[in-house]
Amino acid sequence: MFRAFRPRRVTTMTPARRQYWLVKSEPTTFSFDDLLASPDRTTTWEGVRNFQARNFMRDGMKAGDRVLFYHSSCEPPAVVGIAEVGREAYPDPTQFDPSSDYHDPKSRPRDPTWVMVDLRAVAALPRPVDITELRANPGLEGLELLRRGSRLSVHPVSREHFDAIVRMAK
DNA sequence: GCCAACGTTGGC
DNA sequence: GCCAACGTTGGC
Repeated sequence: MFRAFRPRRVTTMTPARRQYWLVKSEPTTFSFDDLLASPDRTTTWEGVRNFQARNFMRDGMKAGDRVLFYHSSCEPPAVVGIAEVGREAYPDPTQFDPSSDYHDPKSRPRDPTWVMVDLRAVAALPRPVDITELRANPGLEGLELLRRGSRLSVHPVSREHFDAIVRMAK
């Protein structure tokens, strides 16, 4: 059965206004392949429980923003794909679910502490760019991911750094 | 408000 | 498995 063609782009935002981000995920928990295999190649980005990361999602992430998808706690850690922000920040229901690993008993439904966004796969990189390569590129100086001791699982990336990483994958 | 203890992240 | 670097918690 045929379906009418629907444009895949979620926004008409021009590239000039777009912001860029990086999110980390442990591939054993949720990989970029998992994202590609998800319905409409989209997932909810639930489970962020760090205030700085939450603030970036809540205040910064806009539909159509581009997101580098990074695999952490694996060998080798690497940027593996590009996603985009679909739905902007809304309450993360897992904070109210006592059976969830992400349950937060202190959060009140009338004033939720934690939010999530929807992320949609744009494309896998032609090849992963691992962290040793990233560290070896002087053009990436200042990238939050590479800062000593950095653990932020959601953070902004400059357009220059984003483009440089995409170029490295070619 | 301070800060020590603790738990977690995540590269190595 | 190690441990540095964080963020959070809770006693005071």
